[in-house]
Order: sequence, then C-alpha cells, then structure tokens
Amino acid sequence: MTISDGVGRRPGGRSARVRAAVRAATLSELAEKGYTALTVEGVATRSGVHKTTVYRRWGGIDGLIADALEMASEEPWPIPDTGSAAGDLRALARLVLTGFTEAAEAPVSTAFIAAATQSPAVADALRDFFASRHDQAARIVTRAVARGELPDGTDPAEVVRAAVAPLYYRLFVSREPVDATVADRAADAALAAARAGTLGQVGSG
Amino acid sequence: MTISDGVGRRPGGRSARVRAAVRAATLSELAEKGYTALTVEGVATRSGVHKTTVYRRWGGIDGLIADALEMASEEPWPIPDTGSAAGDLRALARLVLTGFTEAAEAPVSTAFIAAATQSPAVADALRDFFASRHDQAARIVTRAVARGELPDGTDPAEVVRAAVAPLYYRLFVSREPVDATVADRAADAALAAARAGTLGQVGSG
DNA sequence: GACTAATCGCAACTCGCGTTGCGTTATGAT
DNA sequence: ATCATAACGCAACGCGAGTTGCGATTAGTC
Repeated sequence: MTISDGVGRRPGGRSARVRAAVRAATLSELAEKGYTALTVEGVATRSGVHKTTVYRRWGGIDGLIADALEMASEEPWPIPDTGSAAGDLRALARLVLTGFTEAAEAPVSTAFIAAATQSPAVADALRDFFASRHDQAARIVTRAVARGELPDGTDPAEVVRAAVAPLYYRLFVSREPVDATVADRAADAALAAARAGTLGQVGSG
Repeated sequence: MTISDGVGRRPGGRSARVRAAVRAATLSELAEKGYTALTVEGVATRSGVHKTTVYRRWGGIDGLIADALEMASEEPWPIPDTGSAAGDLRALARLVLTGFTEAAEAPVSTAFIAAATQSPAVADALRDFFASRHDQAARIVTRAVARGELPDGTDPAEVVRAAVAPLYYRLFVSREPVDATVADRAADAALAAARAGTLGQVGSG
C-alpha cells in the first residue's frame, strides 16, 4: 500500500495537493476523533477531496493509516544524549511514554498500533517504522559500548527493545497504567540485562 | 459487559444453553476465520441462536469477545516448575510464545489483544485477564526469592512482565518474528535485571 | 496552444451491520 | 395445571460504508 511518492505517472500539482490535503486531514481527524471513529468520508470532507478519490488512491482506512505511518517513518527521532547509558535509556523510554500519553500525539500513535492488528498493510508499515526507530536509537548503545559501559558484542536493537517493551506491554497488552517511574524502571532493567551480557548479538552471546 | 452469570432473573435451562452455544461458536469462528472476519451473524448462525438475541445479550462483537475473555480468565495457567528461576522463566516465555504461534490458539489470543485496542469493554476484560496471569506466575518469583536466587523485595509481577514483554513487543508493536530464541533471551534478561535488583517493589528498590 | 491520458468529482447504487416492533416459546411461581 | 413474564425468534427496516459508470478537469507532451 505504498502511495506513489512522486514516482507515479503524474506527480504534478493537483495530485500532490490532493495527497498533502488528505494526509493532513487524516492526522487531524485521528487526533480529534481517534481511530475507531476515523472514517473515509470524514477525511474526505475535511480534506476537500471527494470520497471516491480517497478510496481509489488509498483503498480505505488502512491505506490512509499506512500512508501516514510511512510519512512518520521518515521523520527523525530526537535520540537523547545525556552522557551515560542510564540517562539515555531513561530519556528514550520517557520519549515513548509521552508519545502515547500526550493528548496531542497519543491518539495517532495508538491508532498505528491498533490498525496494524487488523491490516497487514499497516503491519508492514509499522515494521518498517520500528526498524527505523531501532536503527536510530542504536547509537545510544554503540556509544555506551565505546565508553565501556556495556560489554562488546551487545546487540543495540535488543537493548532498545528491552527498554521500551514493558511500556508497550502495559499500554496494549496488560492494560496497566504507565508513568515515568515505569519508564525509568524499564530502562534500568534493560541496562542491567545488557551489563550482564544477556543482550549480546545472536551467535556471540 | 459482564453477561449475567447465573445471577440473572432467569438462569434456567434455555438461557444457559444459549450462552454456552454462543460462547462455543465465538471461539470456533475466531479460530477458523480470525478476528477481522468475525461477525455476529456468523456466530449466530453457527450457534443456532438468532442474530437479534446475540445483539441483545452481548451487544455486539465486543461483548462476545469480552465474554470469551472472562471465560478464559478463569482457566488456570500451567505455571512451570523446573527447579530454577531461569528454567521457569524460560518455560513461561515459551508458553506465551506458543499461545501466539500455535495454529489452534493463536487466532483467539491475537483477537483478544486486537479487540482491546478498539473496545473499552474488551480492554477491561483484558486487564483482568492479565492481572490473573501475573498473580499465577508470581509464584515462580516468590519461589526463586525463597531459594535465594533473587534478592528480597523483588516484585514478582514485574519480573513476569519483563520476561514476556519483549515477545508481545515483537508480536504487536515492532512486528518482528518471534521464536524460542527470542523467548529464552527475554527470560534471561528479566532474570539478570531481577538479580541486579532493578525489579524491586516500588518504594523499596 | 492543441492533444492525450491520467486523475478527480459526482450521483446513484449495492450490500451488510445493527435496530425495532411484535408474536411466540419457555421459565419459574402459584 | 395455570398464569405472568422473561427470553427468544422472526421479518422488516434504517443507515452508512464501499463501489461503479460517466462526465469534467487537469497534467504532461509535441
């Protein structure tokens, strides 16, 4: 479900305007009404684009969300650099926390996870999104290894996963409340596990 | 969305038969067609109960799933007892793994998580479900503490969360493949974090 | 600046979820 | 056995998502 990104047969003015308008409308509608209330007609009306056009180019709700997700994948993530692995991981976990609790972003972030459980297209987009996030956050770990804070052979992505997984677990699985304390604890636990060498590269640890 | 469990004004024969038939049909339909293809009419037809009755008593798809989830909450979880914390946690993580990869259970388990992202009623039922799971698995940690494998004051539920969270993270968030290696690693990391004292009770660690 | 084809707008339609009103059946009590 | 009523079955309806055919508009090309 990749919307032709300028590679289409007609990257010209109108098509580009339509895409931008629809993308913006999708995010706005999502932020205001949430995922369950998100409707193609709502996005169409808000964007000033006709319903039929949205269905033809995006296929439906799934396509709209997958497109928005691809757009989000390209935005850089402000990876923290506090000087220590503990500080960086805690800041990273808190970044995730705010992304799912702040009133402005939460509905959109939550929608991405929710939509992926129902649409393979969104699931694929989500996979790419988190692959990008893991890549970007990896520097936290490589820096820590270079400083000698973590053992050689530590798998950067694995440390990142361990630091944020408990937050997602509470948010979408066990449905328990999350706060800064939970975020810090998850980061600390990931760090401890990495120090113990349990998060090494596959085949070397 | 608690379906009157015998406390209704007419717990008699027919009502009970209807509930059992609908519950069984829900699980069967879920296992065969999955969550996105689950429809009230399908459950109604399969159970031999009329569509209107299902809507009246369960409210819709959400109610059906919430009811099935409450039913599942009551079933005991076969908590492993291998003799060591490492063995127990690994076995526990593999239990979660098979629950979401085995062809028989996976569609149902997955549906519970997916439905909770869209329905507050299911989300509540899921919260109760995992609270029960955490309670049951806690004995793994209390045993380990008693053996001296883990420090006093270790929060049992927190260790369990850490051991299974990476699996759920890959399954529903980052959408990465999961296997026994991933499960073992998550369990080992949780154990290391607990040994380091990062998973203590709130206020004491 | 004219031409061709892609893209969009529009209106009407299909289809299935969920609802409603009413008649029927089964339950629990007298 | 009789009765009141809770629970169910049934048919018909409303409503909104998604589709289709056609005409209008616009982008890219010569």
